Amino acid sequence: MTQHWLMKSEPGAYSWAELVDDQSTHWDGVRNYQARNMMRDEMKIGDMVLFYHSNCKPPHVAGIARVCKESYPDFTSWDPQSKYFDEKSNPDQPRWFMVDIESVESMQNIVGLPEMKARPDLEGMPLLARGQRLSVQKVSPEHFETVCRMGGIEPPSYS
DNA sequence: GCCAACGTTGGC
DNA sequence: GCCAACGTTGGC
Repeated sequence: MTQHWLMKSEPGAYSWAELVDDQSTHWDGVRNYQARNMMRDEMKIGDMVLFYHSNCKPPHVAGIARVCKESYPDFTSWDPQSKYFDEKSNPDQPRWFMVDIESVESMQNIVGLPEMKARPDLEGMPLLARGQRLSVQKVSPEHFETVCRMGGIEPPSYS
């Protein structure tokens, strides 16, 4: 059973273009317990991800990605050089976890937040809820497919 | 740059 | 365990 997610990144921090270039990346730097728990406990290889650019004009979904490695400790959390350093995390008792994702397909056209807000069939999508700040969110299969079609691509078929 | 919403921290 | 203060997120 394929699950669907939305993951946020600021383009200046790590962009969709960079993921396409890198092909895959480890999703480091999440320092929120709810988001961590979803990555650590629920995200499985093959799960599909809407890659969302936040803090830009307009905020938008830029492409779809796939989970290609299940949770493991976020090693940046015990690297004093890292901006994500957390003194309460260490290799013996890691506090933060991450997954790896790989790029799958770029949207033909980006799907802007205003467009999504205007769609009655996206009602209830967590991203559109007031005050929603979680950088990792669940997305229903229907909402995932709708966003794909809005972006001009066919939703991937699953076996 | 503003500010609303939310999470975390820490005093009590 | 409450809650005020503070920091961060992220749309606008």
